[in-house]
Amino acid sequence: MLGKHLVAGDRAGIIVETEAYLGSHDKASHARFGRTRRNAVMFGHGGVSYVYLCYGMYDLFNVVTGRDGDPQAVLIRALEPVRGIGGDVAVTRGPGKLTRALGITRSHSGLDMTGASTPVYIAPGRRISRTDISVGPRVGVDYAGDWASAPLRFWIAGHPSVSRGARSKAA
DNA sequence: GTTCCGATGCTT
DNA sequence: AGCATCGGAACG
Repeated sequence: MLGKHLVAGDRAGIIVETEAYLGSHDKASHARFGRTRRNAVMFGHGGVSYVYLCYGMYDLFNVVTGRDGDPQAVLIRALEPVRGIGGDVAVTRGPGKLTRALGITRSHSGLDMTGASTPVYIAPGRRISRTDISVGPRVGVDYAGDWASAPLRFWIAGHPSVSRGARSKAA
């Protein structure tokens, strides 16, 4: 998903940092306790948004990626500003900040990301070469035991919009 | 540069 | 009680 556009109405950014959450066996995933009211959309088909409230203050945006019944998702952690949010890279650096910048909230959970008919969706973008992608451990999942150090965070190497937490844990 | 802390509310 | 965060304060 790196390099693609995340579009919300007249605002858009290019995805420059992501994290993968692999399924019920992933001890860092919201799906680790099975299906609940909050994570229900993770158990549906891929290409659908999953937005939830984090730490009581921030709406975090994910795209479900698994098949029906396999709760995989990708968290979007940072964007490069493209349209409607000014040129300040700090505004979309971090998963809680980028949703604020684009006006994405929990009301945008469960939407189809694969077309352009929903208020929020993913659109094609720039092609990112494999050699331009860095990999490291996910941020903020120290509770997850062995899974805390799994190399499941991906970002465009050296990009100025990559989040702060990510930079300090580069692999 | 680093670490620590409070805000704030939903989930288990 | 814990949490897929953030900005600011304190410190080195």
